[in-house]
Amino acid sequence: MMSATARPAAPAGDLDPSRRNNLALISSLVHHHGVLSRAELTKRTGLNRSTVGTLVGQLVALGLVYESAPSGEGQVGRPSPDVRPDPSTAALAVNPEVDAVTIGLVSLGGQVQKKIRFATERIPTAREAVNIAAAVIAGMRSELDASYRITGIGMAVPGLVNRADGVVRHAPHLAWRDEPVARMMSEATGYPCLADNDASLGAEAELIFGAGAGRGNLVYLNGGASGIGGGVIADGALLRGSTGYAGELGHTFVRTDGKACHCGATGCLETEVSQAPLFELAGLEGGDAAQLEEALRAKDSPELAAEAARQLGFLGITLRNAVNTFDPDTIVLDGFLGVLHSLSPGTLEGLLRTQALDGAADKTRIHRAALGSDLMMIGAAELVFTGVLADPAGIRELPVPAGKAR
Amino acid sequence: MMSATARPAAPAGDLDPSRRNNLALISSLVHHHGVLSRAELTKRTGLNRSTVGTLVGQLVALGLVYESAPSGEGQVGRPSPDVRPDPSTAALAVNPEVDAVTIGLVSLGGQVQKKIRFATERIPTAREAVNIAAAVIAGMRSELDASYRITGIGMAVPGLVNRADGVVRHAPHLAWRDEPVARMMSEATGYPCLADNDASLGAEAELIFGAGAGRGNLVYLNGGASGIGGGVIADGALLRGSTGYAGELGHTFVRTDGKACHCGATGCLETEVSQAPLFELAGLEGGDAAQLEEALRAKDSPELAAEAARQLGFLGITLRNAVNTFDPDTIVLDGFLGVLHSLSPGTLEGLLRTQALDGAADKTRIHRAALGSDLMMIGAAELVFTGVLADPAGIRELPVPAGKAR
DNA sequence: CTGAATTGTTCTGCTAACCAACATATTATG
DNA sequence: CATAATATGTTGGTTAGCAGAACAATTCAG
Repeated sequence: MMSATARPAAPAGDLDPSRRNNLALISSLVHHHGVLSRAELTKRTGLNRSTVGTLVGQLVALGLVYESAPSGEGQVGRPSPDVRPDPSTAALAVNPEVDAVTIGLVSLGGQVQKKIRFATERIPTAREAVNIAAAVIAGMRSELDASYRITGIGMAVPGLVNRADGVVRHAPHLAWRDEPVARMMSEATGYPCLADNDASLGAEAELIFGAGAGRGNLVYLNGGASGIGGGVIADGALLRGSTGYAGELGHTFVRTDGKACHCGATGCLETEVSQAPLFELAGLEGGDAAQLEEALRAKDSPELAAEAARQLGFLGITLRNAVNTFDPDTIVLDGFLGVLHSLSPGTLEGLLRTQALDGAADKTRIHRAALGSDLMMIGAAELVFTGVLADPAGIRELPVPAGKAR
Repeated sequence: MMSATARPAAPAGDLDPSRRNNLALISSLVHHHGVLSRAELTKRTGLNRSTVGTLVGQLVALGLVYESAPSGEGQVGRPSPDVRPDPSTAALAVNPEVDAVTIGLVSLGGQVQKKIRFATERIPTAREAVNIAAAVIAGMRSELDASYRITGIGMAVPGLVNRADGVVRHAPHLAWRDEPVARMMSEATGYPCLADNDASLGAEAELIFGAGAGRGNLVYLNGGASGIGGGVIADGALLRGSTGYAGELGHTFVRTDGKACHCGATGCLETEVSQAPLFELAGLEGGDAAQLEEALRAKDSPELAAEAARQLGFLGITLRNAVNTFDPDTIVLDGFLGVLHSLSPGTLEGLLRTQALDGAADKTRIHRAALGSDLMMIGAAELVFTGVLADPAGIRELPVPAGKAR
């Protein structure tokens, strides 16, 4: 009998940390920029031409990028081939909301290939949301198997989510509590699944592909039917916190003796600033931010202006706090918060200039979200891509598409 | 004539990125833990025994660590030598305040070897502070040259500091504006100098050597004569922001229609919560936090209790915001904020439990600062050590002590 | 005193990056 | 249109640094 001497465990799985780093570096650059010539890659990475050559070759073999004919003209010298993210490598995105579950297919590079919004009669339970998503994904299955390599599913949930284990601690507007959605989703579909807070993912998406492209310090605030969500990118990385619940700016204190919030406190931003009174004053029964904006621009009532000003004041307090705590270069407002800002340009900037600390506010720019309705899909997919890009060689263990689409 | 073909530029200066990383990893571990056996180092780094051997050898040669006889007994097998930070490698720390300039000498490993508090008649200007520090350092010079290798000077300044260039943007209580203190200090002493916000450095010090040891998400709040400073460690790294001004929790909004703050806003924590009324009610003319605590414990007046409760309420609002935004595992209160908390244990925890979002507050622990009066010295020195530990081999260019002290 | 356990030490091999020389493709120039 | 200049891909050789194996050292258990 042979005694079981400890064997190397992993057959061949992983490579040198140095290689992994450099592969991650290059694939991330390509993913974030969309197109990058090999020459640009050598400049940005600081690596040797020959090294970049082998690395790109390896990434091509892994199906993460592909090289195409040089486009850059007007340059002296031998043209450098363009390196692009391979769109056949993709992730699925799931975003449950109070009135719908949206499922998307997002390619490496951030292209939303497909988006299906499944409207629900009533607020979906976690089980219902998972079942809906699983059914839609099952419907897409043959197409997915044929043309894509799916690296996983990302879920963007409006609530407190523990990114580490994918458990929704509490999603007040969905009335979910301690739901292990990632595991449920994974079991229902067979794909690995990760979950995180929707606004946090929105912040990441805007940072990489949207209004904050190229920046490193971004505060994202989204106002929707289910309150105000926040996500923060600090020094280039998403703020997570010890349990992954960081960034909940919707519950910033903005008013003494304010109304009670469902969170247990009083005077939260979310209770003072909401879209319901705006819709009412605009004479709308419901709808999205675009419809609200149109109605508000058309209507010219003093009550409406007063309400908007009131809300902007409270929003200003939150932004002032955020600027003092994070010193961001970019603030991105989405949903009806973006509408409020657009209708009264300069107001928030003015508040910040007078109220926030000296140095911090000067450089901060306030933008509206740039990615629109694709935002959540891109953010959720990014959750998956982040893992893939961190160790590109690890992708080998994933199922491969029968015939790649390009 | 020889054409000047591009030469390797740096003679030999830097090593492989991989080596640099591993050296940084090991030296940081030793610096943070104080003592670590080589065997433990191999476990923690995951590197091979032989590799750790060479790396430690290199660090010994660089004068950053030294090995001593094994202490760990009761273990089977060959004993592993202890690796400790070499205390002859040190940094100088400077902390200007409204009524004094404190200069310290801190060894690698965080030991404060010397601390000199130079009381000033009036608030020092930047020039005066630099001159005082330079004079004290000049006095120590022969000792420094004989026994230490000084890796630089770290300055902890109560105000907005741009860490990148060492310029104090605005220190309201010192009445400094746009003072390039790091450059001034460097020119006055010949040592390289870095500067940062005092509370940010306090947060780092508490994270590494104090109440937050081993944690990754920490909020530090210090209440002193010159207001309330804040520093935040998020996911293991100090929160800096785009210009380095992040973490100013002293200007969190806590009260509608509150008093006007010097920062331009109203209702800031710093205006509502201050030590002056506490000192007054305690019947003290001045003094430090310890004296205040003693007086408050002795005195049992309802006015004092009411004022303390009022201030704790506002502090609670700030902490609630901080918990919702950062989801920290540890909150550290220093100065009179620590006193307030100690006098009424459980109050802040109670406020958090009811007011902050579900998941976040449960795990958050509130502590008083553990490092006392050494905190600023350690934090400021850490500013220098961080750079040294990030590239241990770069230390070779620094002056070497004539005869090392151990 | 012997054996087991653990760790330091030495030597060898492999991986991956860099470098230099050469090949290639484009623009600029006359 | 030919040639020079420029920039970049490609190839082969060199080197740094880590892992692994074999061996030596040191301690504990009995």
